[in-house]
Amino acid sequence: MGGGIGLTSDNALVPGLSRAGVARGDLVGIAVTPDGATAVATADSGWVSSAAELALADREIRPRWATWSQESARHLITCGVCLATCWDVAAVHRLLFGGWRADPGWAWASVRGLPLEGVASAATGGPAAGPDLFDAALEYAAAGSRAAGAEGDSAEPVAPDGYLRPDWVRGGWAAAPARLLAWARLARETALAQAAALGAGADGDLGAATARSESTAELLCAELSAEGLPMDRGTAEGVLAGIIGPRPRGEPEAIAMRAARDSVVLRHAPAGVTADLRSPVQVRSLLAAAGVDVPDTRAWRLEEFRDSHPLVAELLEWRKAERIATTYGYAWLDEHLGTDGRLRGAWTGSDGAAGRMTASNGLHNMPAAMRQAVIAAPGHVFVRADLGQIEPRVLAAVSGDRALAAATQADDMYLPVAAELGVDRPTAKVAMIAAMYGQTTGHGGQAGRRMRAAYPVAMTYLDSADRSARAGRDLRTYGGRLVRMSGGAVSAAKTAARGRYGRNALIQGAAAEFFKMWAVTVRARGLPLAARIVLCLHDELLVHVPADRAEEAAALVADCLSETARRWAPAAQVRFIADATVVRRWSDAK
DNA sequence: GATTTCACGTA
DNA sequence: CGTACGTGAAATCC
Repeated sequence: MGGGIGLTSDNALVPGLSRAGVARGDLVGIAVTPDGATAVATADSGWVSSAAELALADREIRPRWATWSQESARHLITCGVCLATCWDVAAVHRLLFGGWRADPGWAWASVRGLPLEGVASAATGGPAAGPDLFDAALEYAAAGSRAAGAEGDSAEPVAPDGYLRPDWVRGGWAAAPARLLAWARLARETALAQAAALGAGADGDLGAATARSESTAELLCAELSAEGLPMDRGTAEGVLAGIIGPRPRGEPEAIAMRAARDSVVLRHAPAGVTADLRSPVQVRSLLAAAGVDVPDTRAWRLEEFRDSHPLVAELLEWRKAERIATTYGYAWLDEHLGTDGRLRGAWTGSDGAAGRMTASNGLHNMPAAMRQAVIAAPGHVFVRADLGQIEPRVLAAVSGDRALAAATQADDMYLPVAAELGVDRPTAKVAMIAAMYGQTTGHGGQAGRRMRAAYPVAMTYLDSADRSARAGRDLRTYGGRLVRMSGGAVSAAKTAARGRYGRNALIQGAAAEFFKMWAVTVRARGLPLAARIVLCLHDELLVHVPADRAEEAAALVADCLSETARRWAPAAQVRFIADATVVRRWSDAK
């Protein structure tokens, strides 16, 4: 580090990077302000540049941009710039160290091996740090050099004790060009330290490959958040009308319609008995008065009483409608469906536990009925592709079980498994799932014992995860994600739950890593087709593409799966499959 | 007012 | 046939 530092904003970035000897894939740190001012740091030089120039350098050279978090991509997208790849310090931090906190001060201290008690508390206490951080940055920018001058020795981001200075982490990095550049340089330095911590970090190493795909998944998440899911408002309102009635014209009418829906259920109540259907306690009393005695009122428990009293059936129907009305009703459409026909929510690249992607505003748990309103824009179609039997296939790969890998050659791998176990297909499937996720009832029976004999390597892998988790030992997924299990002794009842959590985390987590590698491959290869991923659903991709490129895009999704399988598990002879269909509306698939 | 519980949608 | 998540309303805590 060190050396000549240029601060001229008119320095052309592409020639600059070329002079610095930066080649494709080399790590270049960047820091981006909300308005798109971008500092760029190579090993021995740095500039402040614009988003547009960064886009040009991305196309011409394509370094791997080291960023602190998804926030950089969000700022660049508002300037119309999408980067090809990155190294996301927050994403790689979560991979390396687990947990959920990943702000710069925390990630820096973690990779430097500093005691974490010494890290200043996050500016706002979590991932919601976004908006407040922007505000802080803007305040600093407005204050100009006053901030740097008044704080004297805080001109450097790293304090003498080795931690990042809290004023920098809180937004001081955006106060002046020199600070922005130092922040970019530090992003690069942190990324390099993370790469070293991953081990060799050489190409071909799965840990590094996972770090890269988890990083680029953050770019995808920023794009998903900004671009949204195509949804036809008229169709969506039609679906709602069929379930909860037309849009009420005012609050009195809304209350009346609600009361009307309630009365359909309550007219089956015994004479003189009433209840607030939204209160589980009152519903339980109501059911008791009708002769239905249940410990709680969950749907699966009420299901067996559906025919014993008309009240139960009506209540279950009411619950469905009430769910739509409260969570996915007209208010939901008004709030999250833009005038451009896009449904938007915030996307995160990895949740706290196994590293799945998450989305807010109901994008991940939209009722199936609403899928018919997810309609491609004029002249466009969707390629909907979902991974088939992804979890048992992942188990075969991560455990290295040759016998199970052989079964994955079949389109339906439960058929050879069933033949091997000498049971029917449904029994084989239950035995497999019970093995992967642990069972609470019985001990698996004959099929379970035969699983153990037929696939000992896979079963040993799962047993080992279970044992470690119960003992409170941390786990690592196949791709290297740390799953934290530490935290004191727990009751015997909770021990079994931890075992199930552990084996599930290793399967679900590895599947999530595989899925993200597939998704970012589709994102990259789909660019020439103008194919855009608009939804990720754990094992399913929805790709929005011009209609005349549909078949190419469908073939590309399949090609990307083969490519991902080769990179992700080159030695395991495991076959991964995906079903891809071209549709105009989401509900038309499968 | 903030946190927990119940319930239910998705995979 | 288990796990995960996000959401909203009621219940409960402080």
